[in-house]
Amino acid sequence: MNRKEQIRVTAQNLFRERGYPATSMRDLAAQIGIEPASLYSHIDSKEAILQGICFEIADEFFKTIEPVMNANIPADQKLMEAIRNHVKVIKHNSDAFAVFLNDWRYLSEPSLSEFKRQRKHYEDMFKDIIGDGMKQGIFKHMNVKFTVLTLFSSLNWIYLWYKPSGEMTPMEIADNLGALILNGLKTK
Amino acid sequence: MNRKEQIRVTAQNLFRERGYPATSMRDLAAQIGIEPASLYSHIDSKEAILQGICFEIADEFFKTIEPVMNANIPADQKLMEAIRNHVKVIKHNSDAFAVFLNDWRYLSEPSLSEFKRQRKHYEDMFKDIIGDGMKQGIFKHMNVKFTVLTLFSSLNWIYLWYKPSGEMTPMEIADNLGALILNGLKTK
DNA sequence: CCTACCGATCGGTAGG
DNA sequence: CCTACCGATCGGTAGG
Repeated sequence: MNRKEQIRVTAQNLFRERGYPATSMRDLAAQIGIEPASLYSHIDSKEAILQGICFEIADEFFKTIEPVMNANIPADQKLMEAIRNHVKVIKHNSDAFAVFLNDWRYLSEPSLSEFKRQRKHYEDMFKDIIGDGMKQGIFKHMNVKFTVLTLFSSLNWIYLWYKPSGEMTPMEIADNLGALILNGLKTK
Repeated sequence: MNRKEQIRVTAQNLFRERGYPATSMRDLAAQIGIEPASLYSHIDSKEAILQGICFEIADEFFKTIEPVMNANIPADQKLMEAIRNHVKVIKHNSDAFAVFLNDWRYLSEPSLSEFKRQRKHYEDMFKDIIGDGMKQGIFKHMNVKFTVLTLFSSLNWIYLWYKPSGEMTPMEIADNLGALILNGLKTK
């Protein structure tokens, strides 16, 4: 891992713990063990680090959902696959994902608008799956936007739940979550 | 509304929009229309405002869940009632709730530990309802902690969804959310 | 990668 | 509630 990567990884961790605005470049430099001014040999600005984190996670999500969208399978299976892939991305990048989720709003224009555009695009793919499932009679007729937001809210808190040492593996988490959303908590 | 209340309400709004660390006392004073130094005639410190917000929302949650816990009704109805009351608190305090949810980590000790203790207590009541429902055969046997976290994650994103002008009333939101969690998305 | 430093901004106080 | 101000800290640059 070269210095630039080390700055990125260390920043992900600090931003996650303290939040972007509450993390100073001096904190970051101290954690790495260099002088604050030395950071700027490797990066352009504090915000450039944030941009790198946010857009890399966005890329990861797009890469993993593409094959699922192209697969020719029923909506419920498609949704399960999309959930599994989403959880996998969170699992493999939990610090970066926390920053992506909580600190994207500190991006400035034009990055901010581009970020929102990409996020909407990703959400729209989930809307398509769920909307298709409703048309096909596989899913109940509910407000699609509401259903997708509820799904994402469940998915996006997993970074808080998931610990490498935890009781459930990422696949168990995804399967449990999918089962809960698809079949509900009640028996019968 | 006296000046102290005005400071509180304005701070809730700014903290929600920008986050606690990214909101300055100068921002707050400017929004109100007084000099920054004048704030300190009414409040002790920036953090005292945050404490007021976080603990008041915690109180609201406790007040509304108490009668539900004491009610003698089946677990699924109890859960629906708890969800309805939770959504009601969010709806009536959406700015303050956003701060409660996102900025509690900026509390310093001993407030921080006290806050975590109270939050755990509230979550434990939901665990009790769900655990009881499983024992009674009303709910499927799943990991209780996981189920409660998924439920809260769905509940806590409603402040982003809910707009006074929106398509769904708070009660419709609560009913839809409860139905989704209890019965699932799939038909049959 | 460091030393030295910049102007801007921070939360908060003294005194009226 | 204001004027005037404090020491600390911020992101970042010049120059080597």
